[in-house]
Amino acid sequence: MTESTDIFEENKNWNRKLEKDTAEKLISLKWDFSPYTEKEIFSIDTPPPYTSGRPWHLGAAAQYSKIDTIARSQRMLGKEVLFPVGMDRNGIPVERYAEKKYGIRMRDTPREKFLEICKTSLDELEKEMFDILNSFAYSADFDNVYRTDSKEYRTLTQSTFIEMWKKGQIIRGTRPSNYCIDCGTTIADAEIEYKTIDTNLVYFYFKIKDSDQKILVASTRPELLGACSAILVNPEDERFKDLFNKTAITPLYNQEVKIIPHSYAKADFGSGAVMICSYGDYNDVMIIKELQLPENIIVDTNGRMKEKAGAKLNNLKVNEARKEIISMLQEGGYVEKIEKIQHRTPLCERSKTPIEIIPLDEYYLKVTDIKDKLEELAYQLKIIPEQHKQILLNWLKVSADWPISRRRYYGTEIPLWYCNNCKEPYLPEEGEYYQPWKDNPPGNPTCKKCGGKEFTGDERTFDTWMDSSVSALYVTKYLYDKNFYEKTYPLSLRTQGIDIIRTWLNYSILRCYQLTGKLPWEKAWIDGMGLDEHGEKMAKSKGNGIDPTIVIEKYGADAFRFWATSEALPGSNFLFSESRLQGSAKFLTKLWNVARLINQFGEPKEIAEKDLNESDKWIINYTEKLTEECIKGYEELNSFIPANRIREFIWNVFAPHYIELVKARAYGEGFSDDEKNSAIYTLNYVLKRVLLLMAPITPFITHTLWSILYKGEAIHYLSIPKAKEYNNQILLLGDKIMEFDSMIWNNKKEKGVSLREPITINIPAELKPFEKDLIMMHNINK
RNA sequence: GGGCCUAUGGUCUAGUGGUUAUGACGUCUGCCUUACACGCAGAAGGCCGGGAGUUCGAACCUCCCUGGGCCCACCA
Repeated sequence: MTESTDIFEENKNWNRKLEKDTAEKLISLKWDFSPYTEKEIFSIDTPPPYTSGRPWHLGAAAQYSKIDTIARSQRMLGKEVLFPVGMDRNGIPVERYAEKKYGIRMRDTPREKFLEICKTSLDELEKEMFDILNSFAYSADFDNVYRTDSKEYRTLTQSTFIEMWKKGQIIRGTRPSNYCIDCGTTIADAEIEYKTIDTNLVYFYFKIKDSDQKILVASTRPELLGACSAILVNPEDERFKDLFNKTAITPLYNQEVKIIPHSYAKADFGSGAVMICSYGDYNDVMIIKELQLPENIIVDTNGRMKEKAGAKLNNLKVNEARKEIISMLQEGGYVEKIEKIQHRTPLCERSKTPIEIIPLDEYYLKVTDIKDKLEELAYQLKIIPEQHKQILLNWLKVSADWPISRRRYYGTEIPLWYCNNCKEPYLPEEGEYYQPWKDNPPGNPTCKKCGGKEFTGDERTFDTWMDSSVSALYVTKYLYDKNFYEKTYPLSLRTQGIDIIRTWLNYSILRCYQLTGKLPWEKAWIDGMGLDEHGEKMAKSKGNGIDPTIVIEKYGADAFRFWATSEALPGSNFLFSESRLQGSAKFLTKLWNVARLINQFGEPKEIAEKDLNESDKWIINYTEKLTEECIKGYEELNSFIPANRIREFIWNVFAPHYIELVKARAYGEGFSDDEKNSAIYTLNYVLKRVLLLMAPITPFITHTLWSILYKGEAIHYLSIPKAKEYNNQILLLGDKIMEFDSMIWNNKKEKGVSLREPITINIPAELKPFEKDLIMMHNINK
């Protein structure tokens, strides 16, 4: 007994154990890439997943398995595929993970030590990510993993910054930032918590300029009155119709502010009129930006009122100033009433003090001056599916200069020093990795402006999108291998999710264009989101996230991959469904059993196509048509099509009709050796083709079956043959066969007899060529 | 709250102006027919989200509403 019959004897279904037996062999296959190939190059820029503590969602794993199918299918279409894998390791998530895990605070820990702790955490977490990728046989180049926090990667990020600084594309500006007065530092959005606390809503009057009218405004932050730059009222609000666009005078400060109709003001809240101050909350930030109102900052970074808040408020803390101004307003007779309300307030999650929004000096990457060009590039980029292009275009229209500096630790450092004497920035040369917070500028430079010798390093880091937005340049060795870069840039494809169009897609186009003058890729493949059983987004906060590891362990990696691919078109959202995953697993078992059957008949002899029986010619023509459709799907980066076509073919045509039609012949009952061989040859021909077509989607089962039945080289190193021309006439006849089969099955069903029961029936003249097979199949009396 | 996307039998999905509206999962009925009961065969199940319009004719085009999704913003 051969080894193959053993496996097939023991396993009547495709199962997790068989899959695990194959996994090691499959994962050990190497995927080298050479830019100097004769083949067409297909290069893919995939999202480096964030190496964070949260479990990787099933939606992400599904997306990566679809991306892997793209890479595998392009290889099997005969292309040389560059399929790198990276890990995004910069940024706040790991900082917060480390703080929580070790019970430390970033700003109370020596920076060097903190970075080390982060790095250790990342190394641990990264292993889990690789395990998940391997669990579904992600076929990227794992020998050359890139990490966004590596010296080489950060050198690239810094070099591109230096290059853009020299080109004048970096500018300075102020940016409203979350500031915790207690901690004395900016804090990230992620470090804010919201709490509903009691506060006073103060109703007070503004006078209208050149009139006896007044307008009643309600505010929880009256101390910011001196920073008021406008009053908003709802455009539908009849009470204020005659005040639209008039000028009001702020009490106490006597400054002129416009009354602007704007939908942000809600008629049913407070007095219906809201004052906009720099900055009471995020809405103020948004409105001031939108209406381009002047900024007037009256709170300093110690949380005390500035001098321009007025003599009485100067140097008071914010909450003291609030009390003081309320009594001042009351004394002046401006206050109508004070209402106790519950107010959802942003707090610093550590010190629990309300955050202030204070503008800080930051670096920006210029975007506004090349918006038109970016829009043109967006039109040039082929986006799959097309409808998602609109999301990018919409963002380009509203995009503003991009603030790129962050007051964080674990990130790529901003490579700048400042002269201790005159504050002039010192910019180092490209090509090195700099850590200005701990190192002196290289080569003891002198300040160009004042000749100073002493410098202080910038302590800030970049927004992490500054790193990830040049992944296309890193994987094509922009800085490190000119020849490689020339051969591979622009890349063929960017793959990513719909949720990061505004960030990763947008910023990548921007940065790569600024540096190379070109789009980074020909096409972008934008996938939808994985949702839970009820169609809701999986989120940690909802507790509905599903761990892909558990699903793969239960149903198998191939079942998972087949499900991910066949469930929805690329670009559409897809819902997790256990019963549908089960369905995928059943289909794989179906394929397994088709192979078990075919294996029994042994190896066929070669046979010329013209000598095949008619039934065999029919299914071979069908297979060529299937091949054509699948290849078209793969070429369009749409593996949904091959997955579903193959399933339909196997389950609705090949197994029930063709196999049943030729089974007797393959066993040799009442047929000549040539007729028998024709059937066995054809069964193998079709199975081989199906395995090749499915290999990109389900690498485990196809690898296993191929190595049992056809041995030789691993299936994943082979190519899908081009589809031969097929004869439509015989395909139409095939449809008649299937109709005839159903008719007989129905007939026997109605009589309540077994399908093996003999039947007396006329075979239609057009099906004469298949007569002998049909008689055996249905046990038709001659 | 703003912008954009989307809506097909119980669940999911194909289908872009004229089709008996595709297929899968699930359900029901009958069958262990020498590959498979994770199977085979058969059947039921849809006013193509609701409303209005364009058209000789709409699942398909337009508008409104409703549900869901993505991103942005989140109550002075």
